[in-house]
Amino acid sequence: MANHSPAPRRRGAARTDALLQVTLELAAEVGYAGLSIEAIARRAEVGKHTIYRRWPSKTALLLDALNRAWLTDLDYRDTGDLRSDLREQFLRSTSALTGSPIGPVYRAVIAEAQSDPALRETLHQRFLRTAEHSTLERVTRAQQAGELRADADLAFAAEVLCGALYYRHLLTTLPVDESAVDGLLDMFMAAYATR
Amino acid sequence: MANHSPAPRRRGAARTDALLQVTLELAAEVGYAGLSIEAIARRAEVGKHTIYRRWPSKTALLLDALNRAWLTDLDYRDTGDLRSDLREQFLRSTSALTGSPIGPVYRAVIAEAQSDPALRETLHQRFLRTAEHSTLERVTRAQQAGELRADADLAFAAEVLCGALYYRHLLTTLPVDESAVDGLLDMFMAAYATR
Amino acid sequence: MANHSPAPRRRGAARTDALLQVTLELAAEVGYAGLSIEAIARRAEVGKHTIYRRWPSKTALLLDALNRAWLTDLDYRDTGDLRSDLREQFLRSTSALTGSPIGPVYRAVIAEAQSDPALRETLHQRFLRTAEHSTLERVTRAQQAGELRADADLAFAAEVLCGALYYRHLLTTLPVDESAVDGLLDMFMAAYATR
Amino acid sequence: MANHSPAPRRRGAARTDALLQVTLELAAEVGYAGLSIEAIARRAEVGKHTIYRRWPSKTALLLDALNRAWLTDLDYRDTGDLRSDLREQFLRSTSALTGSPIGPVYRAVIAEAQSDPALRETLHQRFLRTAEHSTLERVTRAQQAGELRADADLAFAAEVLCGALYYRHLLTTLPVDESAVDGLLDMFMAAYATR
DNA sequence: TTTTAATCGAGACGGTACGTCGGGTCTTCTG
DNA sequence: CAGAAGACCCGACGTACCGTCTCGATTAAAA
Repeated sequence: MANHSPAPRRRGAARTDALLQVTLELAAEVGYAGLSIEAIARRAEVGKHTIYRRWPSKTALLLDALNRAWLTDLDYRDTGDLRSDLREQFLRSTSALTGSPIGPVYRAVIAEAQSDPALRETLHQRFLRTAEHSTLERVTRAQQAGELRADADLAFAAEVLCGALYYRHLLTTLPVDESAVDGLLDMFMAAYATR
Repeated sequence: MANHSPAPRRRGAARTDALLQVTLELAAEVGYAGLSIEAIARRAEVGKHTIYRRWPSKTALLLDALNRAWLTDLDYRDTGDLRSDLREQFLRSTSALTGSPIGPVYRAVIAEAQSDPALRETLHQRFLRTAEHSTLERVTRAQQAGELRADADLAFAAEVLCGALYYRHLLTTLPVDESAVDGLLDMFMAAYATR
Repeated sequence: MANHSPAPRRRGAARTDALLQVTLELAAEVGYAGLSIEAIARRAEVGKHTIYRRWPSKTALLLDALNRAWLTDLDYRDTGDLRSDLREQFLRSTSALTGSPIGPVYRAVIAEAQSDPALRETLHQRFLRTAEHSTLERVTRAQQAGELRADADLAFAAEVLCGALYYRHLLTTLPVDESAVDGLLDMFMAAYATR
Repeated sequence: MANHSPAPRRRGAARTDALLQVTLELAAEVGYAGLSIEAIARRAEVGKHTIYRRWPSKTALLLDALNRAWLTDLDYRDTGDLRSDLREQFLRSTSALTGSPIGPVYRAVIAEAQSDPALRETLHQRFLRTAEHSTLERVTRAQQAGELRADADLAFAAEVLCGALYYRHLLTTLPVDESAVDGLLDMFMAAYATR
C-alpha cells in the first residue's frame, strides 16, 4: 500500500506554473545554453509532451516564463522632481531585468529574437515597449508641467533613453550603474529641460 | 635568433578565405539557424576537420567571418558641419551593418554573446568600440572647435548615440532610417551644441 | 648549432625495418585494435606517407611485419620416433605463433583475411602452408619408412593436424597445450600407424 | 508478489527483427567492410540511436544477427550408418555456415573475436560448441553401439572434426566439399572404427 | 459507483548536428 | 630528393536534442 511515487500528481495550471518555474531556475543556472526542452522536462520530472502540449515552441515557453517573472510594477513615481524620478526608475528596472529570475530568460529570448523577426516584434511590443511607455508617461507629464521643452519629441527621447541602457547591458560588459544612468540623464536634461 | 618553430604554415590561406566567404553566404541565406558547422562544410565541400583545425568553436568562426566583412569605412568626414557629418556617417554604417553580408552574421554573434560574457567583451572591443570611437573623434574635434559645450561628456554621448541605433536595429522592427537618425541628432545637438 | 632534432634521419632499409618493429610492438601492446596506420606513424615518429610509400595497404604492412617475425626454423627433427618428433614440433611452433612477437600480428592478419579472400589465399600460401608442408615432409618420410600405412592420404592428414590446432587457438579459449597435442596425435597414430 | 518494475517494454520487437534482417543483408552484400552502424541505420531507415538503444556495440549486434540466422538444423540423423550420417551432417551444416545469410556475419564475428578474448569465449560457447556437441552425441551413440572403439576420446575427436572443417573454411581458399569431408571421415574411421 | 476521457511519466522514434578519429592522398619545407 | 609533418576530403564514431508518436497508469468528470 505504500506509495513511493515521490510527487503527488498535480494537474493543469499548477503544473504549467511549475514548468515555468523550472524554466526560470534552469535559465538562471545554465543560461541560454542548457535551456533545452529535454533538460527542462528532465528537471521538472515531466514528459516532454507535457511541455509541447502547452507551448508550440521553445520560444513560446520562454516568452511565457519571461511573462511570469515580469514585474508589473514599473510605474514611475512622481515626486515632482523629474530627474530623480527617472533616475530611481532606471536603476530599479535595470536591476530587475538584469538579475534573477528575469535576466537569464530575457537574454535567451533576445538571443532567439536575432533569428526571428516575428519574435523581435513580440518582444518589443510585449516587454520593451512597456519600459518606453512608462518613461514616456512620466516625461510627458513633465512636459505638460513645463519642465521640458514643448517642442521635444518625447516618444523618441524615451526610446533613446531605454536604448542606451539596453545597449550597455546586452552588448558590453560595462555595468548599468548609477554613473551610467546619471550620464544619460545629464544628456537628456541638457537637451530638453526648459532653461 | 634561431627559430625552430616549425615554420608558420601558410597553406590554407585561400581555403580559410573561402570558408569565411561560405559562412557569410550561408548566414545571409538562412540566418543564424542553418549556421551549423556541418552545413558550412557541406557547402564549402570541405571536411569538418578543416574547419575545426582553424577555429576552436563556431563562435570563433563567426567572429572571423564578421571581421572579414567588416570593411566599412567608418572614418567620419569633416566638412565642418558636424550634424551633417554625423548624419551621413550614421546612415552609412547603419546600412552596412544591417544589410548583407554583415547583417546576418552580426546578429548571430550577438545572439551567441547573450550566453557568453567573454564573447560579449570581445564583440564590444572588436566591433562596437570602433563605431563609438570614430564618433567620439569627430565630436571631440567639434568640441575643440567650440561647436559643442566644453563640459559635455562626449565619450558617454558617443555610447548613447550608438546604443540608440543598435537598440532600434536589434530589438525592434522599426527601421533605422533617416528620421531615426535625425531624431537622435536633434537630441544630441539640443543637449550639447553651444547655443 | 645544437641539434635538438631528436632522431638522426635514417633512410631506406633501416627505416623500413624500424617500422616493422614498431608495428610488432604496437600489435603486442594493443592487439588488432589500435593497429591504425596513424598510430604506427605516431609511435615511429614518421610521416604517414613514409608508410604508404612502402606498403600499399595496412594488410601489406601486416604481412611484412609478420614475415619479419616469422621463424624460419620450423623444420622437424627426425629422431626416428615419429610421434615424439611431431609432438615436439607442434608444441614448439604453437608457442611461437601464439606468443610475442608473432601472435598479435598473426591474429590481425587472420582477422583481415575474413573480409578479403585474396589475403586469405596469401596467408595460406605464405604461412599456413609452411606448417602443413613441414609436417607433411616428416610424415611422408615415416610412411616411406613403413611406420605409416601406405594408403594414407598424408597431405590431407597434415591439413587436419594443423587445422585442429589452429581451431583451438583462434576460435576457443582453450589452451593449445600438451594434452591437446597428445590427443591429436593419438587420433593420428590410431588412424595411420601400421599396426 | 507486487511487480512495480515498470512493465517490460515490448514495443520494438518488430523493429529489432528488421534491424537484424538488414544487418544480415548488408553483411551478405558488402562483407565485414561496409558493416558500419551508420550504413545499417541508413538502410533500415532508422535513427542511429535506435540501434544503440538495443545493442551496446557492433559486436553485440552481429552476435544477435548471427543468432537469428542460426536456424540450421544440426540434429544428426541416425540411420544406423555412422559414416553417412556424419557425412551428410557435415555437408549440410557446412553449406549453411558458409553461404548466405550466415556466412558473412559469421566471418565478421570471427574477425572481431581475434581482438577480443571475451567474444572468443562467447562465440565458442554459443555457436561452435553446438556443432561439436551434436557431433559428439552421434559418435557417442555409435561407440555405445560398438561401432567405435571403447577407448576413444570422442570429445576431443569431435573437436578435431569440427576444427579441420573450420580451418579449411576460414583460413584457406579451398572448398569445404565432399572430398574434404570424405578425407576427414576416412581418417576418423581409420582411427576409431572397431576393425 | 462505475465508466469514460483526459492527462500524465516515460521514452521510442527518425532526424540533424555535434566534435573526434582514422583512412588514404597530396603538399610544403627541411636536412 | 627523401623524409617529417601534417593539411586535406571523406565518412564513421557515439552523444545530445529536436519534435512527433505511442504506451500504460492515474485521475477527474460523466453516467
